[in-house]
Formats: sequence, structure tokens, C-alpha cells
Amino acid sequence: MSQVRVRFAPSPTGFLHIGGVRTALFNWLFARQQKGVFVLRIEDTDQDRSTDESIQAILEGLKWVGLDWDEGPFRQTERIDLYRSYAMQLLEKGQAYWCSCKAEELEARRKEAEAKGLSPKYDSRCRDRGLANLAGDAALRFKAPLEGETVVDDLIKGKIVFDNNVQDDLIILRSNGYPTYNFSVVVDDALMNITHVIRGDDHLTNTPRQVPIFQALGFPVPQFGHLPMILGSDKARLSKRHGATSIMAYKDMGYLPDAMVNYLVRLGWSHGDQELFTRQELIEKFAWKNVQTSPAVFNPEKLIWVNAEYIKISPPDQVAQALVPLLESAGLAAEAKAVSAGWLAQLVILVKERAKTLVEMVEWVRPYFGQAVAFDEEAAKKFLTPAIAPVLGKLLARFEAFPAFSKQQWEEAFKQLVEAEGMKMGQLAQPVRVALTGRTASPGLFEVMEVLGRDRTLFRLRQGIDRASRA
RNA sequence: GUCCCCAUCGUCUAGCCUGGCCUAGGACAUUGCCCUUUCAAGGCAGUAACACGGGUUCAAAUCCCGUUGGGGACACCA
Repeated sequence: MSQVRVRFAPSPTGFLHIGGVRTALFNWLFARQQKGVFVLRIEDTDQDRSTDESIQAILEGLKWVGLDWDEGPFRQTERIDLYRSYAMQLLEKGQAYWCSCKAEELEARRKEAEAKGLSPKYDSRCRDRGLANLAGDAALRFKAPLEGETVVDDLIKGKIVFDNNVQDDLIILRSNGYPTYNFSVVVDDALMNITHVIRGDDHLTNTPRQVPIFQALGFPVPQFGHLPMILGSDKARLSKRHGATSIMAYKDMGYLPDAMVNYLVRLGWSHGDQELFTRQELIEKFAWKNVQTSPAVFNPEKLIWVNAEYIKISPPDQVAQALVPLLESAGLAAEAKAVSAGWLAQLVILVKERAKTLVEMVEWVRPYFGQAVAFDEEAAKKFLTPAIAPVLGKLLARFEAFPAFSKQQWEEAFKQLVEAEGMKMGQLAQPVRVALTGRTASPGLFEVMEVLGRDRTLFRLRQGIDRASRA
């Protein structure tokens, strides 16, 4: 068995979307598992819609989710001569012909046929005219087989049979000399020795159009695998109105790349009851037979859960690193710069069980930067009252007696005071929480103090007492 | 309209190929309880599905046919 070679071939007409990432992911997984080659090819033969920014967005997106490619990126626009020469080969062999029908005419005939309830396929009127492209404005059409059937043994869907008589003679070279998708794909997949074409379900009906071209060109036909689509909550194809579809939008929303990969791979693939996988496990356990044949609805809530899990289990320094850009865009650039990576990782540990996304984490982490605390007015009003001020004063005195912070000792001192005052834990804990963090919700008090350190804890306690006495 | 694909809890899915172990399992979400200094996290419990109709068989979620429903494709887009 020769080496597995797969490819991801997006068209650069926008950002890299979630469906594209999933397609790339399955290709990548298979390549890595089989010790094969993952090729990246940019299908930019549509001059009007392709942009360089879009190519950059695709590369950026793939890099973010960690799907590295071994060859490419190849751009089809740099290979135009290649397609032309193969098209000419077909013409010479009599397997293609020039068609002088104008685009508008074809459009009109299609509409007419549809109105009559007929198939909108091309009527092959130029097929046997033996036209030459004298004016240079004809399109080249492939002579599709008129009878028989094309059988595709799909890796995911199994055997699929298409009647050849429903296929029409598709254009392989436009009148402007540019190849069309179905042709350049075949030439490239053949020339790049692609062994397995793994793509979205939406390409399934392109397969019986491409297979005869492989054959006409004398190329071996690769194996095909068609991944079911991703749907929105209304079961319609996933699109902008279902929420963000750009992979990079998820970075901005605070998702971890590993979480995206884990969620996306489980959307259509499973390994028993397992929900969370490391990359290595994914590579080892991936199998076509476990790929779903039916489309899957994208569920943002489960994505959030997966992300929360990854925030909890990923190495804190790694999460901290991913958090930095989010801190920056939240206006905490200077603060993030002022602290050490180690301390930031401590902060992550402090709040990681509470944040489901990095964006949420930014808010959880905000109170721990800087010397002073910013009070939530409502929280301060409710808990930093004149009545509590003297108790906070006593707590401050007890804490000050310790030359250094010790979680056990300080907690002990705190509890003793609560008992001495005849209070309930919460009656003192909440005011202290507000003094320390400015808010009514936070991680455990003594974990907070640990991250804050002795000096800042005492400073903020004084700040809280001051506020309470003036209330 | 034509062609193709698909069909298990609200959602992602296990089970289907190789019928019996399925009183249909797990996860997300949801509900309740527990834990608790707040918010989370966590633990426990609950609600919830084989689209429908025919076959085949001693036996069907599983095999076959049909219906219905959903998706996709029918461009000088990819």
C-alpha cells in the first residue's frame, strides 16, 4: 500500500469557517495516523471572489487550531498552464469539445427548462459540432459518458451508484481560459498523488462528475470520503445567522484551540462513550467506521462545556498564555505586562473552575491586578457597613500580627474571630470578600489572599475598613 | 422538478455491519437533592429517544421494501 496522501482544499472567498476546520481536521487526523502527507491547496480559480486576505485567514486559522500541513500551500492560479495542457489533451483525444453557447443563453435555457419542470442540465447542443475556438471566446466542455453508471465506494457512506445519463457535459475551461473547479480539482488531486479525497458531503454529487475525468485523463481514481454537514439549531446548513462560523471568532470569544478540535471531532465521530481526547488519542483512535453518516447540529452549549473542561485540565501556564491577548483587548494590557508569567498561571489556577471561556476568565481575573480594589457599588453598600467596620479592624489586627501569609494560620485566625464575635462564617466572609475583591462572588477567601499576598491583602482590608466606616 | 445522502432522548452520540445480552447506555442542556464563607466546580438522583407503515424471523433499534421528514447537488462558484 502506497503512502496515504490527503489534502485540504479551501477556496479563499472568506474566513476559515467551522465546517472547513472540521474537514481539515479529519484529513489531518487520518494523515497523522497513517504517517501520511497532509497537503494544503488553495482553490482560487474564481478570480472575482478569491482574496489574499482570505488566504491569510485560512492559514492563520489552521495554525491556531494546530493543524499543520506537510506540503503547500499550493495555489491553483499558479498552476493554470497545467490545467490548460491537460484540457488540451482531452480535446485532442476527442473527450472534450468547444462550446460557443453564451453564458446568458445557457442561463435563459436553464430557467426555461426549470419553468417547464425539466432537468436544467445542458442540452449538449455543441457536443458534436466539432467547433474550433477561433474567436477565443468558447468554453471547453468535457464529454461526459452518456450511459452506464459511476460507482463510488465511499469511505463513510459506502457504495453509491450514479446513473451517467443524468450528468451533463460540464465546462472544464471557461471562455476566459480559466479552469473550473471540477476540472482543476481532478488534475491537482491526480498530480499531487492524493490517495484519499476527504471532503464535505456537499461535494458528493461532484464525485460522479469528477471520476470520469480521472478516467479520461488516465489517472488512478482516489478513494473518496464524504463527511456529513454541520447544521444549525434549525437543522438548516450552518451559517452566520446561527452565530459565529469563523474559527478565529472563537479565539476572540475565549475558546481554546484544543477545545475546538475536541468538540468538532466529536461532531460526527465517536469512540464509545469517550468525550475528551488528547491529540495523540485522537490520532490513535480515529477510524472511518466511527464517522457518522448523518448530519450533526452544532451545539454551542456543549462547545462551552468542552471549553470549560479544557480550561480546567490544560496546563495553567498554557491557559495563561492564551489569556494574555484577551486581557489586552479588555484594556488590561499594562496590567498583564506588569506581572510574571508564573503569577498569571497562579491566577488561572485560582479562577479556572469558574470560567467557561477565556473572556469570562478575564472578568474573574480582573480584581487581582493593581494595588487597590475597585468596588462594585452594590456589593460595597450591602456588605461594607459601619457595623462591620470594627470587626474588620479586629481581623486586620490579627492578620498584621503574622509576619508572613500562611493559609492555615490566617484561616485559623479568621475562624477564631468569627467564633469570638458570635458570628456565622458568611457574616464576616462576605464583607472580607468585598474588601478584597470588590465583589460578592470570588474563589475561596484564603486562596484569594494567597494570590494577593500579605501586603495587598492588608492594604485592601484597610481600604475596606475605610469604606465601611465612611458608609 | 431531477439526482444523491440521511433518520436512536431537545442536542452530540453508543448499540446496527455479525438480529436475542436493549427494561436502549454515555455526554451536553434541564429539574431536584447533597456539599458549601460567596460564585463556581464536584457528587447523587430524575425527566427524556429507536420517525411512521408493511414485511422477513421463534425473535427487529438492528435485515428488506415503502411512506414521511430533513439535508445536499443540479453555474463559464467552489
